[in-house]
Amino acid sequence: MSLRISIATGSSVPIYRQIAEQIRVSIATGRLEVGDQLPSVRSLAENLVINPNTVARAYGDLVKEGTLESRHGRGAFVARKSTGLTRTERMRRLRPSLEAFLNEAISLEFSDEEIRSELEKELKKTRRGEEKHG
Amino acid sequence: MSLRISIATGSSVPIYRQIAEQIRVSIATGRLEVGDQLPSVRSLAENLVINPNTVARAYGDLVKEGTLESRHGRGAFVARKSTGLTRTERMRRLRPSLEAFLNEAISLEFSDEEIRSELEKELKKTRRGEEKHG
Amino acid sequence: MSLRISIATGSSVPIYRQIAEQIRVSIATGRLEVGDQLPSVRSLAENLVINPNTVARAYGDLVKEGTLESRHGRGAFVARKSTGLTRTERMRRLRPSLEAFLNEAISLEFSDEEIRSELEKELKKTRRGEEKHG
Amino acid sequence: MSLRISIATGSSVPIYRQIAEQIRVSIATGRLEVGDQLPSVRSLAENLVINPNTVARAYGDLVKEGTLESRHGRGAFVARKSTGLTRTERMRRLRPSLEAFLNEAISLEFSDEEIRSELEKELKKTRRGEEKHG
DNA sequence: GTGGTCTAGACCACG
DNA sequence: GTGGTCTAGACCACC
Repeated sequence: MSLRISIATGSSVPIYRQIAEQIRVSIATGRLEVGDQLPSVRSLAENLVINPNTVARAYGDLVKEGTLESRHGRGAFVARKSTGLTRTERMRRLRPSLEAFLNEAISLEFSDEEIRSELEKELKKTRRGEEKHG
Repeated sequence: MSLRISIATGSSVPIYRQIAEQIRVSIATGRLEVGDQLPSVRSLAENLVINPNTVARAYGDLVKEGTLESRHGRGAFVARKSTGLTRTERMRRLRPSLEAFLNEAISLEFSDEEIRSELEKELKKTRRGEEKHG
Repeated sequence: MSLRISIATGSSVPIYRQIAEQIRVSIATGRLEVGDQLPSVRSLAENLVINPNTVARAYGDLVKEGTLESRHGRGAFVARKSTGLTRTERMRRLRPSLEAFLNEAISLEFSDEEIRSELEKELKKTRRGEEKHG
Repeated sequence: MSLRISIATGSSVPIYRQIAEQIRVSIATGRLEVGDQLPSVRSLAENLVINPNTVARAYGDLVKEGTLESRHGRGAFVARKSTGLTRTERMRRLRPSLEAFLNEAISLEFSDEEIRSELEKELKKTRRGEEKHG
């Protein structure tokens, strides 16, 4: 099984967004490939012990943005890797989390050098997951 | 004036938290020092063109966590200098926003090089406002 | 009042999409301008005699795509005109409705010249709405 | 072979309707003539790599509306030539898909000129397949 | 079996 | 008052 989703019930970020984001990352890092089938709405909902509507919402959002393709009666599939957004738009979407991260780092009194080094460590850790798919 | 607060109305993070966070940053970076008085709830609310309740909520949270001290009838004052956390604790607190940032960047298909470069740009922009207290 | 939304309950296109699309068109044609406030979720739901969740879904989609900006506790506002999509992506999204239209026209035995003329008529009618805002 | 059907698996319009619509178009444009036999449900399903039930549903709908005639044990045949609708009725039927197309185009910020040019391109592409029966 | 939509109603957070 | 999320359950369409 190449998709493993975990939800943090305590988090302030809504469950459906957690799911969508983890699927997006799985695709961007290659753990999920174009054409791969996703677990059915109901089965994933059962696994995560949440309401099917919540999973459906996540899938629906990904379908709307073109990341997934849903074939009625058959299931949901990875449609493509690319986002279809302009560079400006991608930037605009990245900004909030970048600012949040930097604000947090600075208020925690991390130096520029420490921030860079933490970023590199996390980057290496994240990219490492791209190699093992299958 | 040593306090400069800006609010992003479009952001998903609530205004009262943006204010509280920026006050924390100002203290952590030395722009605000122990004993400094903060603007009154009403004047700050007027400046930012927001509801006084919102400012009051931010101040209240900071008082509750011990960052500010409220002297009845006189105003709010900076109570302590820094977070005083162990390095591992500071790391633990930083992790979530770093991961959120990286996940967002990767799912938006930014390359490692782009991520570094955006971080540097934002870092420069953020640090620029802190030159007053060395 | 510069926003008038009508829903076709018999249509196969879901209500929340009808609402979102009408708002998008209102913005693209200038009937709604950047900064304009939209009716509250609850009031619009009451007017249309549908469930508030359905309106919320439409607004939420528009917020996610960056068309609207929602200020918590204050309401929803028009955020911008531009879509932020690449030309390729805009093309990709246009194709289905163009193909559907042409298939329909051809199966109804309209000639090329008739198709062009009908398009021009409808185009004129639609663009005419752009002049009266306010 | 005078019937060529292609299905768009990603489309929101169900496969059985895509098939039915394309058969209608083939008849309206003369590619299929009264009395022509259609491929068997099984063979068409095999060609398109879909469920035979789906093809059966499409044929069934066309039989019900009188476009096809099903001769038990022998197959399905084209039953009549054209729609036989008045001009206003044909117009009335065309309107919805034209409006949907224009709304989509406008909300995607295509200019009038772009809309015309895309229509021409698609028109040329669509008509190209019809040369066999002049 | 699959996904898609809608309702009703609850609860939370923000201002 | 505002919007945001989630649940429960219903109904539909497709395959």
